[in-house]
Amino acid sequence: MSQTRLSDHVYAQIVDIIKADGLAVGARLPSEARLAEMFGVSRAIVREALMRLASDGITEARRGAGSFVKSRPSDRLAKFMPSTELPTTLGSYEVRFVLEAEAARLAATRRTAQEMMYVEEGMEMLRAALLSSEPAHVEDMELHRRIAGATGNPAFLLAFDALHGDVDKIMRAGVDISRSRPPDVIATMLREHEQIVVAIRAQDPEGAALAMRWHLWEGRRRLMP
Amino acid sequence: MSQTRLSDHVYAQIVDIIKADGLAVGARLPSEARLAEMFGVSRAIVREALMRLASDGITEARRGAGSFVKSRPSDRLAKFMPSTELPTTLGSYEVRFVLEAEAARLAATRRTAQEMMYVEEGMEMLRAALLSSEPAHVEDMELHRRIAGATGNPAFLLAFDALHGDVDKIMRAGVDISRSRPPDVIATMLREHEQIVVAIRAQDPEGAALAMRWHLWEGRRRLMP
DNA sequence: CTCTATAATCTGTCTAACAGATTTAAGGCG
DNA sequence: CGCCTTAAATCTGTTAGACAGATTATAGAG
Repeated sequence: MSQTRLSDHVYAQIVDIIKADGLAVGARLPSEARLAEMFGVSRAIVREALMRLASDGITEARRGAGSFVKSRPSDRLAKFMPSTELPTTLGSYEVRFVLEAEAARLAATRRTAQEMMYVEEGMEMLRAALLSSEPAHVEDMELHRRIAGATGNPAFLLAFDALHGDVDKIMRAGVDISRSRPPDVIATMLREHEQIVVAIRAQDPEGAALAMRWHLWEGRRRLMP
Repeated sequence: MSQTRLSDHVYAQIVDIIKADGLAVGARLPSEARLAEMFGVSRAIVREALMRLASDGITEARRGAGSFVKSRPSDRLAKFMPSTELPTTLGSYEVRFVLEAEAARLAATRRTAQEMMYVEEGMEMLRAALLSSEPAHVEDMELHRRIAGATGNPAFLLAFDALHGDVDKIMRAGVDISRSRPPDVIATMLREHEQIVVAIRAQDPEGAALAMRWHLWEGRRRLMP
C-alpha cells in the first residue's frame, strides 16, 4: 500500500460487508449516504470506492434504486488467492480449448466478409509484431478476440474478455511471460495462427476448430513444457 | 445501454487522450481540474473515472503531484467496456453449450468430496425453489455455477460470471419464465438437473457432459420454441 | 383487493471550499 | 554562473451541502 486513500479502505470494508453479512448475488447494499455515515467519510469517497467495485464486477449501481451485488467477492478473490499466477494462466487454457475452438468453428461457418477482413487485419498486426521481435502478447490476444467476434455472437466476446481481462491484470502484477523467443518458435507461432485464419477464410469449420485446438495445445506446452 | 454515467464517458475520453497524444509510460496527465474543464464535468466525475483507470492499472495518482500513465491502454482493453451492455440471452446458450458441457465433464472427472457436497446443496436449493412454485432462476444459475466451480478451475467461473452477469437485468426487464411454467415442465427441469448431478456424483464424464448438453438444448427450446 | 397518486429514497451530478503534499519560481550567496 | 533555501503556485485528497431525475414504498380511493 503505497498510498493511503480513504477509498481504498472503504473498498475493502464494503467487500467485508458483502462477505460477512453473506449478501447474495442481487442483494442491495446500504445506500451511499448510509455507507458514508457508517465509515465516517464523505459520499464522494464512497462513490469512488463503488466505481472500482463496479469496475471489478463485484457491484452494480442502478440509478434511483441502489447498488447491488453482482458477483460475490469471495468467489472472485478465491480465483486469485489459492494458486499462483501461472496455474491460473494454465487453467484458462482449459476453457479456451473448448471456447475458442467452438468460436473458430462458428466463425468459419458464418463469418461475414467484413468480419473476415477484420480477422485478416488482426493477423497482419500479429505478424508485424512477431517479426519485429517485440512483445506480441497484445496482438496475439487481439487476433483471438477478433476470431471470437467473427462468430457474430457477442456472448463469445463476453466470455473471452472475462478470461483475458483478468489474465491481463495478473500479468501486469508482475509476471512477465514475454521472455525471449527463439526465431523458430516465432515462425511456428506464426504458422499456427495462419492455419486458423486460412481455415476460417476457406469456411472450413472442422479445420478451423482443429487448428485452434492444436495452436492452444502447443501454446500451453510452450508455457509449461 | 442501460446506464450512461458521465464517468464512463470521461474514462473513455482519457484513454483516447493517452492514445492520441501518445503519452508514454510515466507521462503526466492534465490535472483533475483541467480535465474537468476540458470535458465540461465536475471534478468529482473526473475522479470517479480516474479511480477506475487506476484500478485497471492504466494510471496512477501521486498526491500533490498529479496522475501519471502507468501502462498504455491496449486496444483490447478499450473495447472491453462497451461489451458489458449487450443482452445475450439466446446467444449465450451457444457458448454455454460448449463451456458448461466441458465443465460438467471435468467436474465429473476430478470433483472433490467437498465440491460434490456443494453441488448437491445447490441441487437441493433448486428443488425446493421449483417445488414451491417460486421463481427459481437464481437457484438454477447457482447450481450451474457450483458445477462450474467443481472443476477446480477458476477460469470456468470467470467465463460463467461474464455470461450470466446481466441475466438478472434481463429478467427484471420482463422476461419472466417462472410465470408460465406448468407442473410437467417443472418436473422435467428437475429431472434434467438431477441427471447432471447424478452423473457428476458417479464420476461419469461423458454422461455429465451429455446430460448438460441435453438440459441446455431443452432450456433453449423452452425459451424460444 | 387492486389500482393509483403521492411521498420517501437513492443515484448521479454540481459547486465551493480547505488541508497537505509536491512542484515550480524566486532570490540570495558563493 | 551555479547551487541552495524559501516562498508561491499547483495538485491531489477530502468534506459539505444542494438539486434533478429515477425508482421504490406508502397511503388512499374505488
